[in-house]
Amino acid sequence: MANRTDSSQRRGESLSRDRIIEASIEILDTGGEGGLTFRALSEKLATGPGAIYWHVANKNDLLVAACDVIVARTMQACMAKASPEDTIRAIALGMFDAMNAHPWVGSALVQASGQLPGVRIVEGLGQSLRALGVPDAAQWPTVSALLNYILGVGGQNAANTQFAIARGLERSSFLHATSTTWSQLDADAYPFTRSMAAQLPAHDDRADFMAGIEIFLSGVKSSGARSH
Amino acid sequence: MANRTDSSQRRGESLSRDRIIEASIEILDTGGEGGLTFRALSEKLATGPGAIYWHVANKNDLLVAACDVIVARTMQACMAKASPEDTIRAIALGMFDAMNAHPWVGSALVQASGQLPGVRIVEGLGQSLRALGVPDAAQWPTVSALLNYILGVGGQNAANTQFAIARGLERSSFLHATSTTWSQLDADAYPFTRSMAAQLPAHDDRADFMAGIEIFLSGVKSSGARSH
DNA sequence: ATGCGAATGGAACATCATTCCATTTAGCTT
DNA sequence: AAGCTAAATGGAATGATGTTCCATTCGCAT
Repeated sequence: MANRTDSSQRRGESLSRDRIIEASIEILDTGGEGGLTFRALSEKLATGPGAIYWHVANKNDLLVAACDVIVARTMQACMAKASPEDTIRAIALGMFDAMNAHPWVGSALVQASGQLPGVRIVEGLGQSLRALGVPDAAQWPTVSALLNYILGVGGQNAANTQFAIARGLERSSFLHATSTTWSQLDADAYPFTRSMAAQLPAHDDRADFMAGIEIFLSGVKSSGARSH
Repeated sequence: MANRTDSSQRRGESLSRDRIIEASIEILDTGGEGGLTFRALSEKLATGPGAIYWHVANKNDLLVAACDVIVARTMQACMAKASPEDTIRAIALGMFDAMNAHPWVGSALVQASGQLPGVRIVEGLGQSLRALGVPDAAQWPTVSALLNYILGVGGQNAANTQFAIARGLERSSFLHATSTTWSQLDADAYPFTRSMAAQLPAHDDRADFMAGIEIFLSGVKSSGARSH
């Protein structure tokens, strides 16, 4: 099931793990998380569901593999910027954009964080933090916090996108509906949320995300990293 | 379907939204996320699946409601500590412990962040940040970042717990297995992850989480919050 | 008493991941 | 070149799920 590198494929246009993953990504991108079914996949590949199971252990395995393709592609484009700080910014921004373009990646990553796709991100962040001069003892907690923040935002965006799709709403109408709900909350119990309602529809997710990264970097620098 | 406050319940031990939610929480706590099915629920309540749908719109509605019970209970215990900073710490720690005790809460919260359970957390964090002196324009991005971090960690923990349960592993064996996998990664491509493998089984999730909160608070203070 | 709507619960439906297995295919052996 | 073997295929069957449907039951107002 692993080494398909040696002998060429059997049939003229036979199945292969890569072809299956590629088709899965297309289905996930167009039909969302719920669109990926073994029936839809087997139809796209002109085969039966059983044949797919020869190359792929189960649906989760397939999701992780598809996710890894996106993550690997993203990380490759983000490594080795001008400074370690810029590399972290590039990784964060790259992952944000990737999870925005492929909303299913967010939830897939959360479910498979200890596995290869998550490790790729950990490695990229960890090397940069090390280069930033974060002390050894603080490296893991810091990487963990950064990763969790990135995955949290990604998961959130994915959930919002899926929620909007499920109700047939555009992103703007979804935000507008949430804003209206918030503005009707009890004034005594929810003063803060109410006051945020107005600016909700106009806010920029990407800018907010990067603001969080900057708070983080600022916190890392002010709590003991020696400059390099 | 909403106001059950007025007339008393019809039958001696009739169904009610609250009884359904209470039973759901028990099932979720003992059987995990996948344990909650309308069949298991109807068996526990000695009724049929159809009766439940009279009180509850669908499974997602049920999950959000169960989640809200936990979040409301947690937030009530965390508000109004000595200082705004301590309140934020209490909320973060309270939510971490709640999501640890009820791993399903993490994923439920991610799926329903704009709804009531998420709003409760936003409100608690927002009021505290306001009291901390965070400028108006920075309040929303900061709350959003904090919430996303908390939800990210929670979702992560939930996924790890479920992953371990699915394979019948204890938490320690799960960490040990991940540690072994990481230590066998390619030395050139993954130097950081490899070097973290050894300390993975012994690390303290809760301490790491709080370290992230401290980085955050440190970042918030060093980027423009005036002391109060 | 009696009628009516709220509430019930069991059966039925559609869909899904997954398993099973008879059949086909390609590469290797002789 | 012929035959054998294991890899690969694909369609049918399985079991479980969320959800809908509807005949029936219950309690309150009349």
